[in-house]
Amino acid sequence: MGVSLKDIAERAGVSLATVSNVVNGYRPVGERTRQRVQQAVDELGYSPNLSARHLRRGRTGLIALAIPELTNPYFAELAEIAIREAAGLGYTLVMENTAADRDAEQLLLDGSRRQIIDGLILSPVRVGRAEVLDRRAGTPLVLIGEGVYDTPYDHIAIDNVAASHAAIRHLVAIGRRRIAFIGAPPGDERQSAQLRLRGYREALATAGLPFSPQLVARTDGFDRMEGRRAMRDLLALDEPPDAVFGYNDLIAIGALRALTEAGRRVPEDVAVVGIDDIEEGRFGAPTLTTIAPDKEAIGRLAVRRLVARIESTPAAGPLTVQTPFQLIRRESTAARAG
Amino acid sequence: MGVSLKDIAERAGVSLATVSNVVNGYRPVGERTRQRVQQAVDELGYSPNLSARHLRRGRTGLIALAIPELTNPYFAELAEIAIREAAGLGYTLVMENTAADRDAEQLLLDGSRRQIIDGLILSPVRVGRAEVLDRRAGTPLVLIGEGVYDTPYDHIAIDNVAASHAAIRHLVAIGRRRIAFIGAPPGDERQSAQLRLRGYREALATAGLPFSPQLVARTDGFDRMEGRRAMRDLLALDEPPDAVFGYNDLIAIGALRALTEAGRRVPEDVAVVGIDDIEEGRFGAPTLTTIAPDKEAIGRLAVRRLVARIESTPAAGPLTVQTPFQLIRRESTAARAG
DNA sequence: CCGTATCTATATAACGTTATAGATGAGCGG
DNA sequence: CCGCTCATCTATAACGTTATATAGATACGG
Repeated sequence: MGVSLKDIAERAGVSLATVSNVVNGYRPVGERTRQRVQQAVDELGYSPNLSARHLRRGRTGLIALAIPELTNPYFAELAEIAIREAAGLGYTLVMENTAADRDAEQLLLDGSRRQIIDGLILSPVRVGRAEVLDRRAGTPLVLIGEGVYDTPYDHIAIDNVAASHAAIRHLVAIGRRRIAFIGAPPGDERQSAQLRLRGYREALATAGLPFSPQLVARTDGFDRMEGRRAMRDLLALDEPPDAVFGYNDLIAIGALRALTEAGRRVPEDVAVVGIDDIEEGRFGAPTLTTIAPDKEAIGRLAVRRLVARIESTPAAGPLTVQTPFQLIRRESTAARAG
Repeated sequence: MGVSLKDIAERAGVSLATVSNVVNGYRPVGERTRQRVQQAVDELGYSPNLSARHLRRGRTGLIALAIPELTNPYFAELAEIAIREAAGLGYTLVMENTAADRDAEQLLLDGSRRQIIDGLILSPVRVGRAEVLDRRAGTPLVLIGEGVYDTPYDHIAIDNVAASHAAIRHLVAIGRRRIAFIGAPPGDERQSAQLRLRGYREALATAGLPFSPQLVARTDGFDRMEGRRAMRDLLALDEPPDAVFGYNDLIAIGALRALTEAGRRVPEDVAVVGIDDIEEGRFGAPTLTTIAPDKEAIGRLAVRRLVARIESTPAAGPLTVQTPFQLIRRESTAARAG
């Protein structure tokens, strides 16, 4: 179908190998022949067949970014960054949607895509350290976002515990005393949720506030719907909270909606904080205070580490990076109504 | 690196071709040998090298979905559907982000990815009928969403004009008279915006309402930020509108925010309608009335048409499908405050 | 018991690329 | 004029798969 090296070689009157060298620049080629070849390439409109190239080279030039949900704006924003970075490094990024499903994550770890991708960036939700440790596939792997530490793989995430501390400190500073947490996981999965919950408890202790199990709302999933449901439950308590810290912005936005529906004022009656700094939070009523991870750093670093692993055989030891974050104050925790 | 057909063949004591036939099932293989081969496959953990397969077959098994912005939830939701459908048909979907850039769209049309994908689903923004008509690449193409009609390619979209009619009819029905439109494109690109604007004008005429150019706000982009900016401009008019129809939900959400900031009540002072039915609109304050396209139909149909084009040489004529839509009434246009 | 149809299984040639080893010719000191 | 180096270029063998043509059995009617 397409124009191949052979066509160019015939047109320019040289060998296949020479054309290949002109195209790739591996070995020096004489100036006269180079020009002749280049002209033929331009005239016939040649572009290399990637399947053939990759068959020969043993690489495909594709990397995968596996995330639990594409419709969570946090991941969409992250993906946009990663796609850009990958393109800059000569790779094409394929999105995989695990839908937060254990089997889907396990399959990816074990290399269901092995033959098509050179490496994988995974944001695990259901699989933990054990599954990561005894995975079969040899493809390079970079983990992002969750707290799967002490594995032989690079890992990039914010310091979940510290992020929680910052959020709770802020709520305490504006005078809140009954602070709830929404987004405790039902089982022992979703390590980042465990860590954020831990940070929440530690920060309460530091502030000299009591920990009340009633104020920890479990959710089945981490979306707006569950945030709303959990907030309704909290409002039904005898002593409802005067502040809420959500596992992420989507949960927090769901909570905001429940508060609006119940006629509570935010932040006067209840203050709300989330994590992720998705754009949506800047446009709601009220706007949402949040912990903003450095998405640019996470996305770019993950891709760069993965590509480094793919391209260098003498791999360095596993790297664990904690990316910076920032508290962004908005209306949902304004000291006085804004 | 990986296990190849040859390894299996040696282990099972048969030829390469036989293993291939067991794996693919093209030609019948005796029961005894089939089992022996299958066992070897299982023991060694064989999976075919896709680069080699695709080199031989001339296909890659990848299709691309090119959209203007991944961070627009509408496209994220659409992508999720398309990924699922593609996987079901044995294809892997690669996301391309055109960032609403003319060059990026043009390159994709002309086959910058030609060697890596079997087909392309494009949501064009900047390129029009002319560019689509004289594209170079022979890869199958399916267009979605925009109004690029009368091309030799399949095209799937909602009836933009009719969707506008429905929105305006609704606003008129709840008693609005000064209805603004936000999201007119600056130049002549973004055909869907032109069509939605046309529907707006036609519907005004049908309702016997005057068309006022002042009430048509141009935007540079179609996101929340621009929606807010445009709404501020409209509020500065001598006679501000009593209703706003946004090109999409993001624009409408930006407008809602501007109204909140300006202290206007929605829907009492100004009613707001969008298009897309993104989940965000169901959780804002107020919730957003919108025209809901059938995303499931668009995503699945686009993938199915593309795969049909890829797999069948005797292609049928180009198909233009208008997918159904539905008006969803929420608080932003409630007759009485909700 | 032989030709012939019917199954199975095999050998082999592509697909388009790149890496390796080798061929060619010019330039040059001896 | 020979042998040597250096700079170019080429022939060829992979990479792992599938499609085509063919060879070896087995069964069957005559």
